[in-house]
Amino acid sequence: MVYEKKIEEKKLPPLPDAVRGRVVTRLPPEPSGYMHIGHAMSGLLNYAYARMYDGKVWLRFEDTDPRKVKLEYYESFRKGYKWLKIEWDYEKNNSEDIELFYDYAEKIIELGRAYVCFCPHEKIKSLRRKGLECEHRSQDIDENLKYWKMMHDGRFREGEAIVRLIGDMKSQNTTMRDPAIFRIVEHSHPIVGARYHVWPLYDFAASIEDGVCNITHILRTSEFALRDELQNYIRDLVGMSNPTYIEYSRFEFKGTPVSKRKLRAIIEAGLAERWDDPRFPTIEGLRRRGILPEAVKEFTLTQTGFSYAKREYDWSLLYSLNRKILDPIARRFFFTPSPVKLKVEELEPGEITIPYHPTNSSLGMRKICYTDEFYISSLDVENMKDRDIIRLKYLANVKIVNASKYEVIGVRSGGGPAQNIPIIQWVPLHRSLKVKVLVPDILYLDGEKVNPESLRIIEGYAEENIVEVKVDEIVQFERFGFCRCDSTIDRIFIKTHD
RNA sequence: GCUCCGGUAGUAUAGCCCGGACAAGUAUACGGGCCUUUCGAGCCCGGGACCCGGGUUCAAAUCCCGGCCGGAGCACCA
Repeated sequence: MVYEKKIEEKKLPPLPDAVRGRVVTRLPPEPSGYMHIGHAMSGLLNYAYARMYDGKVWLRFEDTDPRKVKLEYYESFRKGYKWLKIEWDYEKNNSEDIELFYDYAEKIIELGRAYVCFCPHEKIKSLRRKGLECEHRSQDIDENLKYWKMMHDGRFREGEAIVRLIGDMKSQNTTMRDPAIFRIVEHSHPIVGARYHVWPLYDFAASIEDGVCNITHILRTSEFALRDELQNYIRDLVGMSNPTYIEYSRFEFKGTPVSKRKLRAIIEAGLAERWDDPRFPTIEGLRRRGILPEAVKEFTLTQTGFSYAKREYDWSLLYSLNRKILDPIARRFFFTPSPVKLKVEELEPGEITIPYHPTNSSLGMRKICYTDEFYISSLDVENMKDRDIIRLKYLANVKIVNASKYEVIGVRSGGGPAQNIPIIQWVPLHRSLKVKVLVPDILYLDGEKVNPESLRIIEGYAEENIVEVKVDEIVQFERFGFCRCDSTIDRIFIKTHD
């Protein structure tokens, strides 16, 4: 709660041409893959600005390629936006408005500003490159109207005819060289089925929709920059007003590809099993790893800008924010990775009651029963020498009698915590639970090389109290790191970060 | 190849439009110290950058030109 407020106060630069109460932004996902952090950051920005100016937000699925879109992805986005606490005011799919697109297309053909082109793909490509017009461009309006009708009547097969806008074949901006605005697709669409086979292309659908939704501001990545002119031109033809564009460069997180293609390749290579792999920048991956939506939000609002330069974020930037949110609320537990047995002579069995958090007392207390036998981490054993004194945190000091890789023998020693005594975590031998911790790391080292240790599995023992931890709770295993409980049945945790 | 756009510490950014108080701010990472019954958090200190070369100017991170490097686009995808 307190944290929410803090983020809201963070300032975003003012939005150009923004009028309070009149701003309308949009979330325009293409439901052809799982939502990832790039969508999240773009969504957060569009949403934050709408909020900042008391405006409205549209969730509009850009689903005009029947071959690419799948039902499950629509839901992935809705879920993802909800997770980020993005609230949208309206929702629609572009595929619902096909008839509307037809009406506008007809209007444009009647205006003499579009034509039906029968050139083969390759020819279009090469003429466009040369800046030359083709013979179909000079067909008269009635001819074009006739062909347009024929397209709908199924008189042409996929690839045989397209509708092109009359732009400027000599334009420096190649998107203006008579772009295709409709094509024939012989493939059923997951939402509207096989009802249509003439489908609008992106620029047409998006510009008309942005017009009818009264979008005032578009915040998007820079690969769309060249399309501003085209999209404005389309709206000008049909008498709609244009939005203000704010574009910024794409980004990546170091060692972590975001593109569907690359992620799929990783899955196909057997390096990962699913799209919610904790090493992936998908929303589900981040969530499983223990990244909080508030951290993604704060990261977006405070650590990024609208630069056009190429960016490669270091994960530590996000982790640090996440840790600051987690630290005051995560319960502490003892966990001993790669455990080694410790016997403490002269220690009477007993029970101690210790806090779940060093300062946040609202998290309560836990009890641990112990005997004279424990597990401790081999990482701590490595540094031990005979006669050293160590402290089992909250419990007792122990003088090491015999430290070996396999078993450590010590004897109870008096006193409490002190300056030069290392304090380590421990687990009672007879009352411990075996747990597995998945430790995700970056997928690629120096750009291209696959990281062989991108997902290590660490086994160890945790104190019995972890049975209270439910799936999704993020705890801190002391001196190990923050971990999210992924499965209570198999006792699997995923390390979030240190 | 063509067109457009960028280049501030390891990383991400502020500053650039409207040149001067910028011997460049912040976050993160790193090093040191303090604190702490965690190697977490917190506190303090430290090193670390204006891509290069010219020009304009009393004055350039900021304006201009050239170079180098990087990114994006050049679909019947979005």
